[in-house]
Amino acid sequence: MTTPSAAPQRRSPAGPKAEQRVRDILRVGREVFAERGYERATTTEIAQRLAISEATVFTYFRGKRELCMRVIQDWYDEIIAAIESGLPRQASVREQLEFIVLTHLRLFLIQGTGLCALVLSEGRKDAGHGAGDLGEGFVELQRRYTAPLMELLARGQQAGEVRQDIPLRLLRSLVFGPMEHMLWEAVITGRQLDVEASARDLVALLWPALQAPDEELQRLRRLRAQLHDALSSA
Amino acid sequence: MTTPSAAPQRRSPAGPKAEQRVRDILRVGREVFAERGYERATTTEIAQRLAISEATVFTYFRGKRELCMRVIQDWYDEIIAAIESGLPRQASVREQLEFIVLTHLRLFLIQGTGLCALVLSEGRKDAGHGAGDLGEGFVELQRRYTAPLMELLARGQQAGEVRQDIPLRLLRSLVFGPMEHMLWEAVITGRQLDVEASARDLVALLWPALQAPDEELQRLRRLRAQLHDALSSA
Amino acid sequence: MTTPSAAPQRRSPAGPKAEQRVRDILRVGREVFAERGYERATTTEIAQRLAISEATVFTYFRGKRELCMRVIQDWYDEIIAAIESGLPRQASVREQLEFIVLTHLRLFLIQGTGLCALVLSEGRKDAGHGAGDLGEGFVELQRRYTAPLMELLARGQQAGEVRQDIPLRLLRSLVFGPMEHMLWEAVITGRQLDVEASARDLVALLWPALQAPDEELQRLRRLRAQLHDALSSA
Amino acid sequence: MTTPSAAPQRRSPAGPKAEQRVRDILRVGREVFAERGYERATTTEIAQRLAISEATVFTYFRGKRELCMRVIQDWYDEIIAAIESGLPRQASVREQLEFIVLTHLRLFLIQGTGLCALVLSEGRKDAGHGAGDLGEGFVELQRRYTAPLMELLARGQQAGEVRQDIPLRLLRSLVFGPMEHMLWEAVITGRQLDVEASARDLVALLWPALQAPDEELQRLRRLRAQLHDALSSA
DNA sequence: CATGAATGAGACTTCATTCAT
DNA sequence: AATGAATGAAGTCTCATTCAT
Repeated sequence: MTTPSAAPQRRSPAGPKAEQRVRDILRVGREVFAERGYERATTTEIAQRLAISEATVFTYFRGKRELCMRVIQDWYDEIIAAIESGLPRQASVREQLEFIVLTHLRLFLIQGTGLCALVLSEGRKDAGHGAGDLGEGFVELQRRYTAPLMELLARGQQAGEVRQDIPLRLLRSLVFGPMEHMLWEAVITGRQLDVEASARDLVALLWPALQAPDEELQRLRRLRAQLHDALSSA
Repeated sequence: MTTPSAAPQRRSPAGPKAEQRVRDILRVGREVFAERGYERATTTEIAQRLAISEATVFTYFRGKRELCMRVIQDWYDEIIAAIESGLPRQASVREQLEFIVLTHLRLFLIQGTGLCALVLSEGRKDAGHGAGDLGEGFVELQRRYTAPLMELLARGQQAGEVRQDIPLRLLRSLVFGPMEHMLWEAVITGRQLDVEASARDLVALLWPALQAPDEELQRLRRLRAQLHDALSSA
Repeated sequence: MTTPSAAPQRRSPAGPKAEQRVRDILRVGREVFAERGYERATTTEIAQRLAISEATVFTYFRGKRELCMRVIQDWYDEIIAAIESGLPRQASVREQLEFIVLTHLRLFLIQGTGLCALVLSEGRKDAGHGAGDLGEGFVELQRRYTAPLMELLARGQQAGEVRQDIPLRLLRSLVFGPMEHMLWEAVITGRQLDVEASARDLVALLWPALQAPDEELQRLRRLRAQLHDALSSA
Repeated sequence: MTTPSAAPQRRSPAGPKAEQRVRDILRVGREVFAERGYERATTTEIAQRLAISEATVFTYFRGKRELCMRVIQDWYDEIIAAIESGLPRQASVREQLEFIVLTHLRLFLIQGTGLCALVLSEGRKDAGHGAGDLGEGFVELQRRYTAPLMELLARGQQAGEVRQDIPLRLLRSLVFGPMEHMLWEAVITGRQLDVEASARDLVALLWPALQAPDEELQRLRRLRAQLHDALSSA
């Protein structure tokens, strides 16, 4: 979808054919960056896969870094669009949450694990080890990227379905964190992931944690714990 | 006829001064790899920071890759040791969980976020984009690294304190996932993280999810009733 | 999931100017490898002699080894072509032999002694001490290289002009061996070699050995030897 | 055997233990140089095989080059000694020739192919590609090395058993050339070589070539006729 | 516009050699 | 006498990037 029109690329030629070129390069660039990561991806390989000259890549993009930025932006845009357009806003909060989780897992797995890694590895200002300046407009992208979930959680809180005593930020980590961890695991171990089952399981697991703690339940659990301790020390 | 003969291998010195050198290089290597990631880290920089010749680095380590491996191993060893030695095995499952989470957050933040990224980015077989062969003995390290948590969760399951209807693997993602996500967030945004508060909050948030849902309440109520009866008849 | 994807390979350009470059590099590469041998030849020197950047060399050849391989191949091709095209197939076996010897000596001496050494030193599978893998397609080159002589000898055998009681392999050594030895000697001592005279002499020397041993001659020689012995002991 | 006492090595310590050290290093140095060639041989490997420090090698030899020189010298000395001491000076020229050829083949094959290559590749002044200055006293070594054969051929010429119309130098090439060619072939192809059979065959093949051609037959017949006459009138 | 061609800068790595102990 | 330790110098190779055509 439309990126919020960043600074106009001086290099980019205009015209319909040019736009197709840009799209091609972005498409293949995404592949290569996803497969190899920022450092190991080469402009050479991108050009070769398109059967164009290396120099042509530089006709449309100021450099490797810029291309990578655009690749990541495009990818973000797609995810954001997929979620924003598909979100069943009429359904229950839980169902919407499941949609979000499922969509993420799906998009990540289709071609995204590499890009996910790319973003995680390269996409930050200068802390950690990354492409450095690569992440200039990143905070904003991150914000928009997590916006649907944040809004959903906020709505849930207002409806009393989501606990209000925990900062949203932490709740977000609670949702995205395990998701990414599962993805990494899938990538590392090479095991296939049943996306739908995983999404269902994960939400089932998270749901109780997102809800207001039932006071009676808490008290009872404390009681049980005390008994346990008492027994073991008797 | 000429003997075939294997390739000769340069071995690292073994004296007492040598050990110090190895430690120094590992220390600085850790810094540099953490700051820059595998690809951007250079042996030149490591040597410069130690004010030694680049060749000296290669006297003690066979190559960049091996050095990086050792750096990661050392780091894993530290975390594993810190957790294994400090874990309050007498305390409740929940307290032990809190210890594990807290220790992880702390060690990661002290100097570890970069290393965490390093491991995540480079430490996998060949899937995703990584240093490839770098992660040969990595599966084992990962296993030992997550072992304390896994054992704790298993004990919790046996004691009835942790739900048994979810595979341990998923529970592990539920714990490590948000932790890592929080760390990434801290790194990306550059915001400081109150480690102890975060650990407490996170565990508070996770705890309900780790416990049996639904019928738990029923069982607890039965338990309370039985206690009531027992007490009144005692 | 991320595609496995093969390693990308830089390909050498293919334009008309590129071909000239390739020829230039091969020409100078031949010089340098011939002068210095494989190990002592440096890509730096090759580049410098051409007044081009070292990187340019690697634009056209994957590496030092490949360049060297190509140099040797080209040289072989030249020799093979020179012999195949110039061989006076109508002339007598002896004249053809002289042509082969002469052509070899000439080509070797023009610029070839170094290359001869290069091939002898580096061009073998892994036996002896050599560049090892350098000689992959070498056996074939060797075969083609010695083919004209082999065929000539075979024809000579059929025509009854060359003795048939000795394996061709040994006859080949008998021809090439002294030739190479003479060349080495010329190189080592630095003495000039009168190529044509040497070729003539050598063939004159070899020719009797290549022919069927005349029985009477043999018997007479034995007689003379016996006389000699008898005289000296009398 | 005793080298004609070259310039005294400043570095070499004296004493019986030192002499043993020198012998050890020369022994292992010979192995390594033979296996790897000059460039690929490393002082590291030589030291490692002896389980001594690399620095120790430099205590006894001024450098890699000098060590290599000494290795080659020693080897020459051995061959020269073997031939000079074993040569059956009473036997016929042909038998002596066979002894020389056989001894060469044998010594070369035992451990010498590598060294042979070393000498051929590295042992020349500066022509060809070699260790350059490595061959300072080489011409002399070469002379002594080929001396037995040269003398034998000269004696043969005087006795009328070896043709006199060809310079000795060329005859030498005729003997050593095929020998070395056969050895190379054996090394390259890895095929085993039946040393004794090869020596016999080769000499059988060479012998006619070493003898006078053409009119020889005439002379021999005259000789036979004269003998006939002499006998009948005696 | 596309590209063929070239390259500067820099990476990792090897090894003979030195020197204080 | 022996060596542990260190290193200068050099080599091969990679890649993003530029520029004339």
